[in-house]
Amino acid sequence: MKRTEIKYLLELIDFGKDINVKGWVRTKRISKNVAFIALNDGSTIKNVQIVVELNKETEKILEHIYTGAALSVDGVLTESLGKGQKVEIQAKNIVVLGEANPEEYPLQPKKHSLEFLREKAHLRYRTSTFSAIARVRHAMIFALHKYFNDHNFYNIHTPIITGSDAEGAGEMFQVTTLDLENVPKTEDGKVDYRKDFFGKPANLTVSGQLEGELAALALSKIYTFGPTFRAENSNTTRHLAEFWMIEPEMAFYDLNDNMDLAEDMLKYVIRYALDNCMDDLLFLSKRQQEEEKNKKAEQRSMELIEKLQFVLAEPFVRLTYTEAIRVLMNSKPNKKKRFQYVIEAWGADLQSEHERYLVEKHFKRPVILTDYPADIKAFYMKQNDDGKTVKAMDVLFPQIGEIIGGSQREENYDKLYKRIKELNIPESSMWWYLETRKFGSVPHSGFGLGFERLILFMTGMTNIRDVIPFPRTPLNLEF
RNA sequence: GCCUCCAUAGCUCAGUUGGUUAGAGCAUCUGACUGUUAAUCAGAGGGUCCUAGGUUCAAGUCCUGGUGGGGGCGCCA
Repeated sequence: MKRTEIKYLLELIDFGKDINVKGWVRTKRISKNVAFIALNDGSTIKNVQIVVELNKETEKILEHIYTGAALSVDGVLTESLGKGQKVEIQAKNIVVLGEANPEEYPLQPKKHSLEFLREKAHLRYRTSTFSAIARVRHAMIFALHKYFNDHNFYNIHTPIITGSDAEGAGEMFQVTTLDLENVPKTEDGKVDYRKDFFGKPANLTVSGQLEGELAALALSKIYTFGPTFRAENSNTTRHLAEFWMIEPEMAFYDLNDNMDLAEDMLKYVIRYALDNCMDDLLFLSKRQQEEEKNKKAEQRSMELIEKLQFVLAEPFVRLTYTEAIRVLMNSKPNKKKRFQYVIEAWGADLQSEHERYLVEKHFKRPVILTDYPADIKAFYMKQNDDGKTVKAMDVLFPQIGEIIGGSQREENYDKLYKRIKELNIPESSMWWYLETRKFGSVPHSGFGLGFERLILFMTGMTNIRDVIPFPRTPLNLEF
């Protein structure tokens, strides 16, 4: 018999029909005459209830069925006699596909801590929380591709291994086939990279932006969606050494067009989740409220669905760095020196406490900050006429902080060249990038969206290690 | 990289000022129960108190190192 996935099975109404269902046992309950098995196959957060009449034969099979076991069940679709579900399966034949010894299987029908599950990352998708996150994550991947496809963007695969060591976004992981026990040296004692695989040093990419710009200056609108690697020793709940980034890049877009796109894209994918993932979002909402029930009222998060709808309802606040500094300098925590870093003058880099104040306390909605001082931003950002600021934009979300960083790019060859020289970036690694400003250069813009940070926001999770299947962080490479 | 907190049964945790045989709920096992919803009820088994030293008549409890983990900050997405 062909298997029916639980997601579809629960919608069926043709009672009396023979059906096959396969999945993993969540709980087993045995009474005097009948046993109930809650079976989940991951197609939905919901379980299907398998009803087993007790007799000598079924009692023998039930001895092998515990939480975590994999079953194939043939039975009859029936209207449920019990409360809590509309349909259930009256089992005719149960095959145990894979047992799960209860003395060894670590997951129990109870709440586990996220820390414990992180150490059982190979099994954690069998929990409701992690399967819900996985489904929401998938929906967000799909929605992002759909959004860009529907808006005439082309997806570009930018390289994962790069010869450029100056992408300007952070520390890089080196890629080499040299024998580290016996590194070939040049006459003056340095590593002889001519003997390495590429004949020169190679790294894992920290951003596909520079290559994305090349494509945008031919295809008009492109986006990348790929893995990104940062070798920074960051130990926080919002950083990974390997994460996924979406980087659209658009010719003929100025900073305002860029902001419009970022806001529209974020609202589209949030709406997509509300339209397509409600079961999972409701579960995640309950989970979050359960988690926070011991917190004081003012420290609790807004309910998840309400929070997502709230972001859709209002336009994001847009203000310049200069205006933000004014707001912060006039703010209570700054005047009373409650900030760890008190803002004293224009030019200060904003810390996460300042970003959170603007988003969570002052404006109480997402904020796009623009026109930052050139000194605290990357070399490729378009310089403003004031000679001090650049056309940068950061989208700040409550709890997450910076979810998007982007800018209008400097399209003027001389200005870009001067900036590269000022920052001592080797011209030899940038010649191809500079050539785009030499031939048919046009104003263009783009941004990077940290995908896992978006998933944090969508799921109400608080640690980025819980929204990616296999988190890579300093000193952590078990799975 | 900096600061801070934690480690007790398979899991979540309690364990008073250092003091006899280290406890609870869930899980497991046995039994009861008219169809249960993380079922319920009764009972049983289950411990290298992370690890190595130290202080003390006495250490789960105090001190030092190590290991593992959480949180905050910086860097950023």
